[in-house]
Amino acid sequence: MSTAAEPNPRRRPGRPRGGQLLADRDELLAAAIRAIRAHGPDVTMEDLAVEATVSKPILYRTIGDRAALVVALSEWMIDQITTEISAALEGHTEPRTQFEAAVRGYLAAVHANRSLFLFVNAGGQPTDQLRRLVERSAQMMIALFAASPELAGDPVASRTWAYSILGAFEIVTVMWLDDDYCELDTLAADLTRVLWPGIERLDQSPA
Amino acid sequence: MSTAAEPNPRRRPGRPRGGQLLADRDELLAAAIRAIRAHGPDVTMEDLAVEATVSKPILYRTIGDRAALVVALSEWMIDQITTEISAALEGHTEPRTQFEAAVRGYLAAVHANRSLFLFVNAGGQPTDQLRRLVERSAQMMIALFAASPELAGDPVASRTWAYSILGAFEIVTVMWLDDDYCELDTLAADLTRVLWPGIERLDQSPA
DNA sequence: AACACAAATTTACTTCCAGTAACATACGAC
DNA sequence: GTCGTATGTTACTGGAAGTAAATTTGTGTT
Repeated sequence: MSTAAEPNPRRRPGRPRGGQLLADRDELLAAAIRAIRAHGPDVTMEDLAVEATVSKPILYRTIGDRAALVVALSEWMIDQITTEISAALEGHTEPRTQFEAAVRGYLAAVHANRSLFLFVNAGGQPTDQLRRLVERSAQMMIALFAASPELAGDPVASRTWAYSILGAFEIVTVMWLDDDYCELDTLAADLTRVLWPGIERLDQSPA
Repeated sequence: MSTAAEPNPRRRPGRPRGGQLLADRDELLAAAIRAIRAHGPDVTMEDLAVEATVSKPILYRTIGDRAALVVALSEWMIDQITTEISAALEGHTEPRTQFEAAVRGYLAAVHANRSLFLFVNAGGQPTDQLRRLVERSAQMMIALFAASPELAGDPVASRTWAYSILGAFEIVTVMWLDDDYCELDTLAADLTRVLWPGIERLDQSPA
């Protein structure tokens, strides 16, 4: 199943010969992604280390603790989602249609990274860093779909908008991934029906 | 701080004298609520047992594991929220105003039960039972604010609506509780601006 | 009254996992 | 060579969830 190196030649301790690290940060993250795909969202740190054919302290020194890993993989997920959304937007110009296409892109990205999404959303309380991530993706969305003169000057309202939209997406997605209760397109259409009317007004009404 | 019984007379093992259980389910839940208020959302099961002046196996036998406790306390929270919403609705008749008042009620209830809310929302993956709870509160909301002929016949769309609204509420609330970034009334107004336009249409548009 | 079984409780354990301390090996500078 | 530093691994600590076994009391039976 895994594309990793040969089994495990049982490395001895000590610095490896040839001045070469045996796994840099990117390799560890890639291994983490593989391991999460294989073991599911409640993978242990040990599993991750094994998949990277590396010992736990290396993992901790290079990436940090579980929370840090979640942050790193969140970034990765956001990139995936962004890519997928960009692709989905191709050929759509009417705003509402664009929005719905973007939702489909989001859902596609998440569905293709099921376990990863659940891993990333497993933690309960948000750290400061995580909050920044949430803001990042939310700001992207809002900027993308409504260059709103209304919200531009109101950071507090912007946050609430961002959180609302992300929250709706997140919970819907968690539930959907849990039992696939409908088609992706149906879900996108319904989600759009809930959120678009509110977003649409951002361009218009002054209050 | 705690209203519990005297310190801890160090019970010996064995069935208590007088044919009386020393804590029934309701007492344990009440103690759990007290303990969560005191210790915060990441309270341990041990803490809960101590607060109830009872040992862990009793707790497990009477209430079940952590997930079961979350379910039980979710029910309790939903009751609190329902009560608060009912109170908040007094004197409002116009639908949008009603909705906003309800949001204020929700926020008030949650704010008054900060740790409890975070405890209940800490778990990542939803169990079957939890999903039923989510449906329960969502259906309440939808039924309350839009007796929609449109959604009545479409259970799939109803679920997505419910999840969206709950998700928006949940994440906004988590973030808000984390740093109180604005006034309750402001938050309620903004949340309403996001969600109301979509909900409003439930009464009207056929698609 | 004595005995046996059921009910209610605690102590003390097992298991699992995150995170870390201590130790081992190799490279580079002098 | 030798000393410090970079890079590893083994093996441990600590804490929390959940459970098995032991302990005491109530209740029914003969």
